[in-house]
Amino acid sequence: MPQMNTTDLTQNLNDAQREAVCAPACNQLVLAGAGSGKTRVLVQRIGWLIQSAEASPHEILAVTFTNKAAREMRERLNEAVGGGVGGYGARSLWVGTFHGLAHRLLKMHWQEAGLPQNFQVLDSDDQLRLIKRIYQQLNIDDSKWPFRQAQGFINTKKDEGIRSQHIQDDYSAYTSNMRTIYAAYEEACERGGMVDFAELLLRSHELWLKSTALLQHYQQRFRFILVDEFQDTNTVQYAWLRVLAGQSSKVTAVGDDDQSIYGWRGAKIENIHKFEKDFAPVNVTRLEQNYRSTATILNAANALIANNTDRLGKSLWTEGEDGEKIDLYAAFNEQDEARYIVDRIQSWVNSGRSLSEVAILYRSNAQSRVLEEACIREQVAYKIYGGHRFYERMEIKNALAYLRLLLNRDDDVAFERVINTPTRGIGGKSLESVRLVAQEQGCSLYSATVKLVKQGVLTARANNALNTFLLLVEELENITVDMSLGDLTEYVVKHSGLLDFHAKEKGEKGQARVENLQELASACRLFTPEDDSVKPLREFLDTAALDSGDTQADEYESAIQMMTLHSAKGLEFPMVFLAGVEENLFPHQMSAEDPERMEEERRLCYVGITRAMERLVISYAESRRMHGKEKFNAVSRFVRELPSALMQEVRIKSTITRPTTYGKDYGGVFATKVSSSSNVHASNEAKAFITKSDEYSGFTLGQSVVHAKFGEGVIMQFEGKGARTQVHVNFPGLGVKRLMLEYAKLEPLV
DNA sequence: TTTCGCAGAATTTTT
DNA sequence: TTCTGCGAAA
Repeated sequence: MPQMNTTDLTQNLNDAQREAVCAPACNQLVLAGAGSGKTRVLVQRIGWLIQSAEASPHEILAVTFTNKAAREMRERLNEAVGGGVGGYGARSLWVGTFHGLAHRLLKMHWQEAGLPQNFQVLDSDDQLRLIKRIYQQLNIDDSKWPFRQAQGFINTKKDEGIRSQHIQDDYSAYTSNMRTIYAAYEEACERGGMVDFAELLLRSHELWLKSTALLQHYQQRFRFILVDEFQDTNTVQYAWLRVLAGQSSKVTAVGDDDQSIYGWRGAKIENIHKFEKDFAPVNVTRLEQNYRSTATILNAANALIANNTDRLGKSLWTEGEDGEKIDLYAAFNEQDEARYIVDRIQSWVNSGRSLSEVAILYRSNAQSRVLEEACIREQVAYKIYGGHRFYERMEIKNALAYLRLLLNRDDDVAFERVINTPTRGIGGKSLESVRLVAQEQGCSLYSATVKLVKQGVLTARANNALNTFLLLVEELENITVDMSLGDLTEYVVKHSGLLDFHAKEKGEKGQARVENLQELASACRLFTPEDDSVKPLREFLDTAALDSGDTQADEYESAIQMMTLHSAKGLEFPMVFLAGVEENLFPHQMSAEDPERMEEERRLCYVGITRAMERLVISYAESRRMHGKEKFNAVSRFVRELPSALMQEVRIKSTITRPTTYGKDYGGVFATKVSSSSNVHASNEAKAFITKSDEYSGFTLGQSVVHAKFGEGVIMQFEGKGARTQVHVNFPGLGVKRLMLEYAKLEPLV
C-alpha cells in the first residue's frame, strides 16, 4: 500500500485548514464557510490522525447527514488513506449518517435495545399510515386533529428525546389527545417490531444510557469522533454524541451556522454554541477563504447574511477575481421569467459552455413546472431533483410491502398496504373485522386474518377473498425461498399481481411504474449483501428504508439541473439562476411573521448565492400565477439587501432576445429571430413555435406590440385559446389592458 | 366494493 | 393549477 507522508497531506492546505487538520488531539469546532474546503479538511484530518499515529482507523467515527455525503467521504478516505488491507485502512473506520449508525448499533445489539431481531424501519409514509390506523382505533376525529399534526408532534417529541409518558399534562385537549395518540403509536410500533427514523436515534441514545457496559465499550473504541454539518444536529443527535464522547473522546464538529436551513426539521443551530461550552476546551478554527465563487458573488453573500443576528461571525473572501456582476431580471410574469432563463442558458451553451454547468434554484417545487415547460419548448435538456425518491414511490413501496410481509407476517403497515393492492375485493368492511380481532386478541393483522378465516364468520365472499390473500403470501414465500434476491423480487412483483395492476393505470403513469418495478428488480440483482448472518432480503429492505435511492442518478448526462434551494446545499455550479425571488415566495409567506424563520429564509438565500461559481442571475416576476390565481409580489427584501454596486439590472429590450413569429393564420411563415442568441437551435425553435403560434395566434409573451388606440405595449399574458384568446398588454403609463386578440388588431413591433 | 367527481388545501424534506 | 381525500353512485 502506498504510504503517503504527512507533508504530502498538508502541503496544499491554507493556514486555517492546516490548523484544523493538524491540531493535536482536542475537541475542535471548525466553522467552515461555503466553498471553503470543508470536506477536504474533514478527510485530511482523519488522514492526519492516522498517519501521525494519533489514532488507528478502528478508533475513528465519522458522522454525516446524508448517505451521499457518507459515500463521498468513504471514497475520499479510501483515496487518502487506502482501501483497508488487513483492517488498516478506511474500511475499519465507521462512516455513516446518524441514522445509519444508530441502525447499525440497534441491529448489533437488538436484545439490549429491546427490539426483535428483524425490526423494520418505517419511513415517514409508513409512519403516517400507522397513525391513520391509530386514529381509527381510538376513534379520533381527524378533521379536528389532522394526521400530519400528530405525526409532527410525535417526531418533534422524539427528536427532543421525549417519550409519551414524559409528556407533562397541561390539561389542554390538544396535549392529552396527542399524548394518547403518541402512546398508542409507540405501542403499535412495539408490537409490530417497527422503528421510525426518530426512534432509531432515540432508541440508540437510550441504549447508551441503559447499558453501561456497551457504552463504555464504544466510548473506549471511538477515541475520535468527527461530525459534518454540525449546525443540522437535533437534540437527540447532540445528546447521543455527547454521551458517546464521554470524558475522553475527542470530537471534531464541522459546520456553518449561516447554512442552517433545517430548523423546521428540528435542527438546533444552538448546538454549535452549546458545543463550545459542553466540550470545553474547544479549539475553534474559521475557514473563510473560499475556493468556489467570484469576489462579487461572495461580497453579495456576505452583505446579505450580515442582516442576520446571532451569528458566530464569518466573512468569506477569495484570492480570485471579481468576476461579472450579478444580473437581476424583472420578469413580467413567471412565463417570461422562464423564457428569459432558458434564453440565457442557450447563450451560455452557444458560448461554448456546457449545460451541466447550469443550475436553476427555486424556493418551492411548484415553480419547477413553468421552467420545465420552457425547457421542453426550447429543447434544452434538464433534470429535476426532488419530488418522489425512488424508494418512496407508490409502486416501489407496494412491492417492498410484499417483500416485508414475506419476512415478517406481523408487519401491520406492510399488511395494510397490500391487503387490497391490487384490488381483490377486500374493502373497509372486511378490514374492520380483521382490525377488531387484532385489537381484541392483541395480535397482528395477519394472524387476526388467519383466525378470522378459520372461524368462517364472515360472508363467504369476504372469507374467500381474505383466504386468497393469505394463500398468496404463503405461496410467494414457499416458491421464492431458494431464489436469489433479484429473482425473488421479480417473482413477487409479477405474481402478486402488482405488475399488471400498475401496468393498467392510465396515461404514461402506468408505463413509468412498470419501469420502476423493473428497476427495483435490477437494483436487487446489483445489491451486494455485506452481512451473511442475515438474509439478503432483510439487508436489502433495511438499506432501502434508510436510503432514498438517488444513487443511480445519471450524473454525467449533459443537462441543466433544477432543484429547490434546500436540495442545492453542498453543491456548486458555474452558472446559477435564482428564480422567483419575490416577497411571499422567497422569503416564503409562511415565514413572514416569525423573525427566526425569516433569518432561516435569509440563510437559504445565502446558500443559494454561494452555490454560484462564476455567474449568478437573480430573477423575479412582477406577476405570478400561484394556486391558480394571479399574484403581484414585490421584489424580495433579499434583493434589496444586496449591494447595488454588485448588481446589474438586465434591460428588457436591449439584452433579452425576443423571437417574433407569425402563425399559420398570418400566412404560415415562421420569421427568424430578431436577435441572434442561437443558430444551432434554430430548427428546434421553429418546431417549438408551431405549438406556440397555435396557442397564441402568432404572438408571444413579452413581445412588444402596437395598438391603434393605446400605442406601444408589451404582452404579459394570454388567456384562452383560438378565437376567444385574450391578451394582457401592458401599456406604459396606461397599465395592463385585457384585450380580445381577435378584435385588438395588434401589430408586432419589430 | 369500486370508481368517479368534487371540494379544499397548497414550503422546504438529509433519514 | 394540481393533488389529495372523502362521499355518492354504479
